[in-house]
Amino acid sequence: MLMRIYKTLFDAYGPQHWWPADHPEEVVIGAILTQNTAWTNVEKAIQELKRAGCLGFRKIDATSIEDLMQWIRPAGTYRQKAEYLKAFARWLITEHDGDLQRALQGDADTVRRKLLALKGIGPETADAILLYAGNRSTFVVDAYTMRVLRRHGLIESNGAGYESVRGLLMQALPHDVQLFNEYHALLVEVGKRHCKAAAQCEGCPLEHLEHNANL
DNA sequence: TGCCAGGCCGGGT
DNA sequence: ACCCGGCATGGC
Repeated sequence: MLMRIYKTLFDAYGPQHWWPADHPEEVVIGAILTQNTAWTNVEKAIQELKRAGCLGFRKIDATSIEDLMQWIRPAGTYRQKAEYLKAFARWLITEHDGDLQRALQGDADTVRRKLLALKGIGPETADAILLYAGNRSTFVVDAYTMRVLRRHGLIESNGAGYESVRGLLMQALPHDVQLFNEYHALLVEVGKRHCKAAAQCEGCPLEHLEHNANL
């Protein structure tokens, strides 16, 4: 069923070309900035960082947190996010000599736990970093994933925590970076278009599959 | 005009 | 192990 959903979405929307960033470090920055925030606001913040020449962790480490806060302000919760960016930069430099690719190599679970230990990096952000910055095969679960899977009866309406849903997906699907890349992006796309309110179900590529619009 | 967006933290049950 | 309030901007 999960593979069927994937094929249906891919046939409908095609490749999504995620993550929208020019550089792996920009992926991490975007992943932190987009927490509970519309991507359009993140784009403004990233433009500000670029304009300030601060779109990288060496620069973020070297700049003042006050300046950083002002640049990323459009992304919302800017005091916390500035602190998170600073923490990531410090960790990357002290533990991995500023080399992001090297930081994301090695045993995947070990790297994941190290990311989760950082302030501001929760499960979704950690998986987004692993998958989209590190090309590691992990599934990124987000609010849209939950809604779509609930709506199609693949998870319970409650009691479906992040780790259990991720486990379900990773146990049912082949561990392929490209598959996980597209799948998450496609779920976000169909979620935005069709999974906010029940009325949006009309015209959804998954409409003919079994589902409950009132979830 | 209020509600929400590609969550996470800290403190409380 | 869950549950909840707080964080904060810009768009509809």
